[in-house]
Amino acid sequence: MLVIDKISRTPIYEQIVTNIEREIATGLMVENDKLPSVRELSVLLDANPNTVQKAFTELDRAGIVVSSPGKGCYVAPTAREAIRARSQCKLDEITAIARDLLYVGFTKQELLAAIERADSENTFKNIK
Amino acid sequence: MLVIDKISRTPIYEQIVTNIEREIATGLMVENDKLPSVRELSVLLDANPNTVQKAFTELDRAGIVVSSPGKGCYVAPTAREAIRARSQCKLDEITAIARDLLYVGFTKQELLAAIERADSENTFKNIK
Amino acid sequence: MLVIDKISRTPIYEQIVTNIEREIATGLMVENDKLPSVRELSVLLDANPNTVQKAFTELDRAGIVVSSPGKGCYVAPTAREAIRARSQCKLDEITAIARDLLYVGFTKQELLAAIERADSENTFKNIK
Amino acid sequence: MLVIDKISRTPIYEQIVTNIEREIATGLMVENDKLPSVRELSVLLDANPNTVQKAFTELDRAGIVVSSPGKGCYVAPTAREAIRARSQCKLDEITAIARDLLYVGFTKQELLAAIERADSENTFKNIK
DNA sequence: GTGGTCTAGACCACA
DNA sequence: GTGGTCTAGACCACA
Repeated sequence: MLVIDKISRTPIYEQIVTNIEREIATGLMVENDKLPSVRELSVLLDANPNTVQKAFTELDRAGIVVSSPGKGCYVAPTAREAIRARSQCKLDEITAIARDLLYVGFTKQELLAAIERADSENTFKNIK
Repeated sequence: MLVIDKISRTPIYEQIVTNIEREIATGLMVENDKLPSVRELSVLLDANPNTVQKAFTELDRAGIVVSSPGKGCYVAPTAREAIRARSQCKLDEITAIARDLLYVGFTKQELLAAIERADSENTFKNIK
Repeated sequence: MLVIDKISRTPIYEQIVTNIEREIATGLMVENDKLPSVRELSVLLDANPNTVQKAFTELDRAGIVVSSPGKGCYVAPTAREAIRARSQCKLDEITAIARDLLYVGFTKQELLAAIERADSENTFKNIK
Repeated sequence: MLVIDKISRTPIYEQIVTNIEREIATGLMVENDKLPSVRELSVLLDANPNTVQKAFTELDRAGIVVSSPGKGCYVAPTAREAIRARSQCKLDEITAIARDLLYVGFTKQELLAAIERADSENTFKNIK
């Protein structure tokens, strides 16, 4: 289910975070579900355990999972809200990029079309 | 005119590129205009000369400026098309981020609003 | 009676130790009382037997209980003094944390208030 | 100035964080001051660069420093408030420990004395 | 030079 | 078994 692009410029640990956020956001994982262990996931993704650990630490800090040493990592009760909060800044990022593009001669219509494109690809639309 | 945010997470050299693209896109600089020298700009922006050089190299590579060694850097005849081409991938970036946000529960309306926000801030609207 | 918070950052085995200390300190258990068996307690608390065993070993080592192999665990005659001795270092911990907080700009009043808060929540006040 | 206890149970990276918080809280470092580089500090403390890096990342995330790749780490404008916010939970910790100690037979006076002890050791009292 | 990421592999406390 | 910390050392983009 988790797909990692090792060549991508976005760090692997961040890709892992995003992937797990998706699993939760789309309802594939729900509150109190146990995440795979650091070691399992590192084998699964062929990534270093430290890298996976870093992703888990990030998720924990953000309140998306709770991890208890010796037990494992679980989807936090507050996961969905935490995910939404964490994503807020991505909205600002869109605004910033859009501003640049408008400066450079793109039309608002072209930008709105970019959003529409994302929306039409969104296969989980009906789940939410 | 050029504004650099040293704290921003987007690299300074990229901010310089974007700034110069804007100058050209908005008509403040036109074909064959001479850019400030690397040394001048590095003083003006209080930036490392290497950083400014990197921005110039990028602009040259993209066909936005032509630099003749020993003489300086000039706005290329093809600048405006080159800028538009270079910006194309930013559009894709918007689509990618939008897709993530939709996954996570944001609505299309919220994303469209982010574009509108950028548009309403766009003070150069009438120039283009 | 024993309450374990599985999410808490303080290790479960330590929570068990503290709980039993409380039982003894508040007089709910007295000298020579028999503790539940490791197996019983692990079922009761839904905790790993190893974890319960670790708590018992700690209590034994501290002289709070005496365990006779094959028979079980009993509140030691010296339990109350042993508990007090074991707790001494927690006092030092408070001093250490307090020092950090004072460094960082908290006032003595705020720290004293934290103690008062604990005192006012202390439902066993009259028992002791 | 920075003192690390390698044997202590509190992680080295956390000790580094606390040390830097102190430097800022006591006014030894002020807004926009440059922190030593990761490499410098790792040599100075005889700790691994990764460990120092982890401390810096934590400080950055908490809004206590801002780090820009290639430039260095600087005391953030919001540092002092961020430090205070981050310390809030330590106050709760004091309350929790105090509660345990009261259960076990310590008196409120003994706990208040622990605070007084910290206060009398606080050599920076007059700076703040 | 700077910080950021990643791998490889060890060791620890905890369950 | 689990997660958490740490070391050693590589490589990268950026300034």
